[in-house]
Amino acid sequence: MIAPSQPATPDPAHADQCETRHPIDLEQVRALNVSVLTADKAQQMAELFAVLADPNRLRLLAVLAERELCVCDLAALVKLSESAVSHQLRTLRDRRLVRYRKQGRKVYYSLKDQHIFDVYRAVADHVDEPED
Amino acid sequence: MIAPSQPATPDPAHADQCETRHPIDLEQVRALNVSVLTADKAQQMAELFAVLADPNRLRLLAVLAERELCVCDLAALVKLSESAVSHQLRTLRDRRLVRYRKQGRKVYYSLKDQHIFDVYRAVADHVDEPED
DNA sequence: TTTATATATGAGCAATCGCTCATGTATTCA
DNA sequence: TGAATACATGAGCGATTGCTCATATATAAA
Repeated sequence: MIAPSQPATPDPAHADQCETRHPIDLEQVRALNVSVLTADKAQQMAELFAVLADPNRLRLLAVLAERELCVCDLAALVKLSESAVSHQLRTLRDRRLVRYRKQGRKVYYSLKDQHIFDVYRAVADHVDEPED
Repeated sequence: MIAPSQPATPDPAHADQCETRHPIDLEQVRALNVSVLTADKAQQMAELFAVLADPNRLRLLAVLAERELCVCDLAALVKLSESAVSHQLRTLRDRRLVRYRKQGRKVYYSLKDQHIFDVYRAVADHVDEPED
């Protein structure tokens, strides 16, 4: 899921053209950036956002926020095939956004990561605002 | 960017198998889901998350959070080609996450959408937490 | 045990993404 | 005016995504 971005051509020919006009400030910014957001952390964040970047997964999370549900019911609710839902649940499981428990031949899924659902809700509110 | 998810095969053969055991509750959940998260809104949210689902765009946003910067400087800071940065800035512009102003032949970009940057920060904090 | 149900998963395909490379367009400088 | 700089953009390629379809597994029902 999102291969770590290849370094492209290492330090493109560009080099020290336009940015050397104010080299000190830029070094400060780079220092801040590197410490606050390393390549590794950017990668982790991107992978988390990627899980939320699909309308069907968002719909699954939305119904799971209301109640625990089995795969079959989820498929009926979001109108997807059970296979498609199962695949989607796998990526939600892998990213630990949901938990599950088996009961008989059914598997009941529920929301696990409240932090991420807060993010969901923040964006849900955001897209409703007209101030675009 | 993220084509509206095709309805797949409309209402897969699945139909009324497992979910008809508790039809009333599921109708309630579906009603909630549809009103809270329509297909259209899920699509909008997914597109927003998709913008954040790339490590290089996150790095651009991170440095833009520190200060206004031109394309050339951004390229130097995130170590990408200016063309790649320009392409990325286009998607950030299209989604109104950044603003820009021209000054001579340079174009200075800055953060525009504070709400989305709050989301950025929430996820940045989240990935640092050990409680996984 | 045999059959059906509920879910998981691998292969594979069409669509999308993010880059490079080539090129176009302003703007500045000589 | 002509060359160089800063940026934008289209084409196109390799990688990734999200589905379907076929198939596997586990549990329940007959």
